[in-house]
Amino acid sequence: MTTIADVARRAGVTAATVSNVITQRVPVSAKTRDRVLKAIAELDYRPNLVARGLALGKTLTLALVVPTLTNPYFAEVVEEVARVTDQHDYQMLLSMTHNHADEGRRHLARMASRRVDGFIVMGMAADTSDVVALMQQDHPVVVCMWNHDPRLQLLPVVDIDFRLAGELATRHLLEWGHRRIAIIVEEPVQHSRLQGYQMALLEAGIVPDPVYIRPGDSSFASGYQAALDLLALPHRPTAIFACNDWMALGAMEAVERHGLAIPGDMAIVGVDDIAQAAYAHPPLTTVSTPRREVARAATELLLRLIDHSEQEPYMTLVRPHLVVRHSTDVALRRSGE
Amino acid sequence: MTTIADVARRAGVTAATVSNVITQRVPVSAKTRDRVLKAIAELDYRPNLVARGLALGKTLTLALVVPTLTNPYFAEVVEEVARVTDQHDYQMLLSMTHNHADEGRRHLARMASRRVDGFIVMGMAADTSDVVALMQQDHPVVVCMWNHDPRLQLLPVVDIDFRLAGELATRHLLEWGHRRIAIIVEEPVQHSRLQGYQMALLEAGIVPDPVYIRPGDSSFASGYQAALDLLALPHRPTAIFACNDWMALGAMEAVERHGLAIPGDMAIVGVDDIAQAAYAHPPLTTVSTPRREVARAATELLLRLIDHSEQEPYMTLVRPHLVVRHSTDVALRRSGE
DNA sequence: CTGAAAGCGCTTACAG
DNA sequence: CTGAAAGCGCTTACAG
Repeated sequence: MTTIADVARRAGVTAATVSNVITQRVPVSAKTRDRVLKAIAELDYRPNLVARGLALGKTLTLALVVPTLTNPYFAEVVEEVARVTDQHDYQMLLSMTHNHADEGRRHLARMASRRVDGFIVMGMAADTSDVVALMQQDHPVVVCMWNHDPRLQLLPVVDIDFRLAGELATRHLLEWGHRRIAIIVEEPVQHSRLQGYQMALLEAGIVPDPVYIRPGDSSFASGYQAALDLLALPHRPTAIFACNDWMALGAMEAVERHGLAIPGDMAIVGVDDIAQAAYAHPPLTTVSTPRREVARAATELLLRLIDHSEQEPYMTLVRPHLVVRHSTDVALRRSGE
Repeated sequence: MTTIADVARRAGVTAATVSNVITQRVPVSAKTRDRVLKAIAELDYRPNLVARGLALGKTLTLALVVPTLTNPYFAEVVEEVARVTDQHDYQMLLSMTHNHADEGRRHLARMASRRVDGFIVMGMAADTSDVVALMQQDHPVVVCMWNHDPRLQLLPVVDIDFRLAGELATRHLLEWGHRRIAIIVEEPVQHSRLQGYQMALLEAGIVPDPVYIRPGDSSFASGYQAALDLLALPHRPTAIFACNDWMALGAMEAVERHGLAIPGDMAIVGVDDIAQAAYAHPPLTTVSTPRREVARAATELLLRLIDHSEQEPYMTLVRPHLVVRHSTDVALRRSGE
């Protein structure tokens, strides 16, 4: 690898001058600048960013920590973070924790050792206390799509208003006349959606029935299974609110295999509006969560924190909106059942 | 940030000794080792990996370059690379090029400047010549899931035998009696699958008809559209081989909306065996491509290249296998049409 | 076993 | 405008 010293030698100057030409921090005479640029080109010199990082105390690298990429939701978010990161000439160190606290701690520590300039931690990929500790060691951190946690007040968070998402979905079903509305929810990450669901029901004078609250893990398979369980109930619900689209699609599959019609016998709503929702069978009504916007906002905030080292805590909530399609747009077939 | 000098001072030794304790490269007396470890713990010292990287000339970082994460195929591959990377105490710098050659070149250059220890380039995310150039500058590189390209002989490649995938899918349809078999294919990345398709047809004495060869871009939507075009043909095919599952699922949707039965009126085969394939409507017959195995093989090969700096070119082909489900398992309903 | 010195490849005041 | 020197935080021979 050719170094700045090689370039200096060839251009007949000193390394400091080469550095000045490259960084443009200090004026250099046109003549020597040309000589230096020529030498750089001839030697195909590429500055060693590791050395620069050590000298400058910054690495132009962000750490992004997510639970998994298997969930397309995070895949999209990572894409967007990478896009913004790239625009700002930063690079992205990515790691997945699979929601395992130990992994999260280990990854955060290692990335801190690598002296990344800042962290974005998504979807509760690590323990809140570990993230707070990171911030207390003066690392810029932005937390994105987290759960409500009192300790979060200490650090900047960018999130989607998921409680509103739960309300929008549930109110929509209530408007179509449903009273027995089930929910499939992954705790604790989707707790706000559950809260929204409960609030909307209470608003309508309905006391949430625990038997209609089913656990999932956000996968297609878990939605499928939860729906099967709901269908086996003596007094089965007439509508299902699945807290993400994958579970909603899984639930649809289960309902159809059971020989029931959607939405005639069972209305279904999801959350996210993933690409497949529009092509589902029938097209899925869902609450769209503007994930790219959230990712962008989080990244830009982090970049600002790094540059200006502002210290105030933030809370940015992006509003979701309902996308009505055909999985809900028919009134109950047998309203008396 | 506390440095090795702080630790040394506190332990009453020199930085070299602290380093020796940490790296265990040189024996240190138990007594001073304990003092050093105590100081490390008290100061919560974390070695600066940037400085170590500069001193050692290695960064314990791999670069992974993929086209996109939107395709769950790559999402899974990235997960697996990250897993293996992590196991070996490496980290992963990720970038996406969206199959844009300029982006690829730019990202590779930047990552080289960052002195990553090696590169995995996936799915033709960059121009072959740029990757070859990288290797010629002595960067360890492994190429994964590439297209056949004569220049590839220069570098190690790990791939799935996609031509075999095309043959398996097509032969399967031929066995069920289909003669008018269409293909939806993204060129040039899926060219081998097309070759396999053509070979299987010729083997069966059928001359591939260009009108049955339709372009796609690997997305659900493109499969949907291509199937629509095929259905509009005066002499429409009785089977569709979609070169990935997403296009197959899109094609299924189009066929069903058209009012035709699967597989009675139209058999459909995909490639990949993504999670959704088994839950499709009907469950999708597909050629499973062991993507995690490929990702793991590529990462481990790269790690070996970094350690031993072997120079021989490699070619590793992983065999795919057919997964028969219900989207093909009925003979033609109207064999005379 | 431990310390003093030099080096990794940059950048940054400070002189001149 | 340019050079000499010191420093970023480590590691690695080499002495002792």
